[in-house]
Amino acid sequence: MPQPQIITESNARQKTLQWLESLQSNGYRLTSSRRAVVEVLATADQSLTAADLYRIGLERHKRLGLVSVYRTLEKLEELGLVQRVHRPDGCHAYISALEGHQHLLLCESCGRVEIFRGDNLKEFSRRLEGASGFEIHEHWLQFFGLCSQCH
Amino acid sequence: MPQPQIITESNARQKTLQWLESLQSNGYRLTSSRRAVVEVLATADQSLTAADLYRIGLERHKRLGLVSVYRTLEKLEELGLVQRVHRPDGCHAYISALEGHQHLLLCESCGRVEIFRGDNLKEFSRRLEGASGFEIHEHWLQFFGLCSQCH
DNA sequence: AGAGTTATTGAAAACAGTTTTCATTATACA
DNA sequence: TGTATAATGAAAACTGTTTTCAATAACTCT
Repeated sequence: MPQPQIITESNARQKTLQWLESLQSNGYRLTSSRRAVVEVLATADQSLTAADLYRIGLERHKRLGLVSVYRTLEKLEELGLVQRVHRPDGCHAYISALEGHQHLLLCESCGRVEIFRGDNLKEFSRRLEGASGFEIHEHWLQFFGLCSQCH
Repeated sequence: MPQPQIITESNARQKTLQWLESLQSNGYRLTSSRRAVVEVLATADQSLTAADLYRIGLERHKRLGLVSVYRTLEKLEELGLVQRVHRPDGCHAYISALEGHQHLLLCESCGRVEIFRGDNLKEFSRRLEGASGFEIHEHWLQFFGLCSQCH
């Protein structure tokens, strides 16, 4: 088992631009609502719910509607830029999908998310396939606890 | 990384009785509604939603109400007998919580669940705590795919 | 730049899943 | 068996999400 390696957000502004470009190059128009949602989520280091995004997004675009938040999230998810996070309470939150892979460390108190590498589940997954007869497509590895600022 | 080891359900009827006893010894009354929910969920090898349990439970107790399903699940969860499962689609399903530990293998098609042991995440978790500054409380390891009957 | 096309928007309504309310019923205990 | 009260189910209320639809704003073509 290799050493865990925390992945830090390098440049949030760059990510914002990438997402907007990606929306545009896929035929979607760039609107104030989409900009607001993208800017908030791409620069967040916490998982955010649709309601969170609406509340925060209103500060950037005061006519933002909750419906547009949902519709923007739908597109970002479809483009693979955003992924859903299932918190222990079961509620839907979103984070940027840096990696195809979902190895997450979530703060139970503030929702802060760290993404990391460093397990070795590929091999284990193959063995599990043999033992179970399943054809395994994906896995989730998520850790929950309190971040340094919350405890 | 040790060999994965599938945990099979040994005796579903025994589990049913244990759950009913546990409810009773915690001051809850044994009613037809609770019996129906417990019997269905304790003998299931799939994750079931509240609506599933209501539909199937009606066959055992034709006056069952959906509300009682929710209330029974609440109690079973509180007693640690049942745990929620988060499917990729985000919807809430329930399975019996054999282990304190949630190492699951879920079929994306039929919802069948296998529980297994055999990772070695304790050590990894400790290293991750050091690298991240988090105080880690729990982890989820879930694999998704198609079971042998579905592919 | 201006006009036209049409994707996108937000308000309201609809919808699905879950919880609360409350009068009635059924369980456990004396 | 009778009694106190926990538990029930129908209906209403609520929350989160999606759909509908007329108005608006973004891109395209000239």
